[in-house]
Formats: sequence, C-alpha cells, structure tokens
Amino acid sequence: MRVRQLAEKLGVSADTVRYYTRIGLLAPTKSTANGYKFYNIREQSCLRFILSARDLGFSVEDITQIIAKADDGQSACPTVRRLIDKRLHETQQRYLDMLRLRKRMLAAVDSWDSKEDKAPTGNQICYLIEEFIEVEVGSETK
Amino acid sequence: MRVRQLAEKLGVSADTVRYYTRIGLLAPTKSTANGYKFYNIREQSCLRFILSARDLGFSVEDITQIIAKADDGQSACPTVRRLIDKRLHETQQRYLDMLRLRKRMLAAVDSWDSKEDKAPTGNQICYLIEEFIEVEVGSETK
DNA sequence: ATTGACCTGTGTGCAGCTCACAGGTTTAGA
DNA sequence: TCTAAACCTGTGAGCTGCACACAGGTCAAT
Ligand SMILES: [Zn+2]
Ligand SMILES: [Zn+2]
Ligand SMILES: [Zn+2]
Ligand SMILES: [Zn+2]
Repeated sequence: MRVRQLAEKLGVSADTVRYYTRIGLLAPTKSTANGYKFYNIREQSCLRFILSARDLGFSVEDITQIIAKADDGQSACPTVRRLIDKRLHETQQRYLDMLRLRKRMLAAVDSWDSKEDKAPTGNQICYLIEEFIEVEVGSETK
Repeated sequence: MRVRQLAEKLGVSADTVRYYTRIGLLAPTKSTANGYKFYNIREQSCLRFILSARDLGFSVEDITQIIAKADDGQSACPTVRRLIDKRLHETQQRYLDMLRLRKRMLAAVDSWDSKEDKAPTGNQICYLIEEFIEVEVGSETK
C-alpha cells in the first residue's frame, strides 16, 4: 500500500499520513527501487489507532507516548488515563473560553445593530470596537 | 517609550508588542543611536485598539485590514461588521466542537472507570481506546 | 574600568497539518 | 516503440499568534 491508498482507506489526506510518517508515528518500509514508502497491514492498524486517539482529544505527543509504551510491551492504560485527564481539563477550559468569547461577540453584534457607520477620527480607528469595550469593561465591575 | 514600558503599561508581554511591530501593526520610530524602537502616544493607542479587537475575536489579519481601512480615511465599520460575523460563525463552530469533544472524553473516562489495565497484544495498542471507539461508533447509528 | 543586572532586536520553535514544487511513474494513444 | 499527458511521490516551506533563546548593547553601582 502506498500513501494515498492508505489515506483514502481510512478517510484522511495523504499529507496527514505523510505527516505522521515524518514524525515517526508510522514507519513504512522504503522501497529500494523508487524511494516510495510502503505501508503494510500493521501500519494500517497503527494509523487506525492514531485516528481513534486523535478523536478522543489526545495530542500527537500523547499518542507518541502511548505507542512507545505499548511497543515496549508495557500497558499503556495508566498513561492513557493520566493523559486524558489533562486533556479533558484543557478542553473544558477551551470550551469555557469559546463560550465567553461567543457571548462577548454576540453582545457586540447586538449593540452594533443600532449604530451607524462612522468615519475614523484622529483618535479613533473604529468607534464600534473602542466604545463597545468601554461599555463592557464598565458593566463588568457592577 | 520603549517596548517593555509600552508592554507593561497595557498588560501584555514585550514579545507580543515586538510581534505586532514585526508584522507592521505598530510602526515605532527607530532610534538612530542604538537601533532601539521608540513608541509614542499614537502607537500606544493603536496597541490599545489592537488588544480590544483581539478580545472580540478578530484575527491579526482582520485587525490589519481594519486599521488599513481607517488609515485610508474610510470607515472601517462595514469591514468590522462583516468580519465579526465570520469569526462568530467560527467561534460557534469551535464551541460546538469543544462541547462534543468534551462529551466524548467524559464518556470515555466514565466507561474506563470500571475497566482494568491490560497489556498490549499483537493486535491492540491500548484496548481502552480501541474498544471505546467501537462502542461509540456503534451507538451513533441507533 | 569593571562588574552585574537589565534590556534590545533578530532568529527560531511550537501544533498539526496543508500547500507548493520538482521530478518520477503509469497509461493512453500514435 | 516513442511520446505526451495525467497522476503520484517525497521533501521543504508556510500557516497563527505568539514565546523562547541568544548574542550583544546599556546603565548604574562600584
Ligand atoms: Zn482531573
Ligand atoms: Zn468603525
Ligand atoms: Zn451570519
Ligand atoms: Zn491500554
């Protein structure tokens, strides 16, 4: 199997497969004739694992560690439990950040609906942005 | 004002100010004597604007466009309205992605609580991940 | 003059891919 | 058999928004 065939089989781009190969997560054999990389069934199941872990929020570095443990013959489960706890906290944080940002953006759009366009002055670049922040900072203290 | 003073005044790192300077969002005068960059009051208010826009979810590229419009003497308001709509959709999407991911991660952690650690086999790297995905994919179709 | 603390600009690194590009391979046609 | 176009490959670079490393400059105290 060459890179494109593997990629299509598992529904990712060939570049993604190349990337995982480049960083050492996949280790295809190198054809002697033309230098093309050759992925066997073992690489395929490894990629499947990588994609599953990715979908659970593990970073590429996490996956590297997990695979290294397993390749070493040890159980990766403790590592997996430890790492997902960390990533879960991060995901939670990012989720909250997105939520707050979304709220702020919606408030801005809403308040801008009743405001007209204005040309910039020497002091202001865009009064929509500058005045919205002032209002928001003020209302945050109450 | 030199880079550090400006940075501390507005509560960001000196590297952040240097970054905005590097990409042309800030244009300090260059001291002839020692090559140090000098930020005046105008650069300061420009940085304040940049930070306000950043907090509203605008990208650096967005901010570049907005400032360019204003520097050109035109109203940046239409640009601002158009761009925030785009960024709002993206933020919404990322928010939903985080929400789904969080849910998936929580489900994994929950189901793993009652499972023991296992050593890897020739076919499996970590059964926690591999079997959770199978279960999840199955339950998605019902 | 010298030490040391602090500051500066520039270059590089980061995740997780994606894109650009020069060249090799395969295939269809003549 | 030759050729030309379509397709594929590996490698290198680029993306965002900074943060860090580093060699050297500056300044106050000795
Ligand atoms: Zn925890
Ligand atoms: Zn405006
Ligand atoms: Zn819309
Ligand atoms: Zn395991």
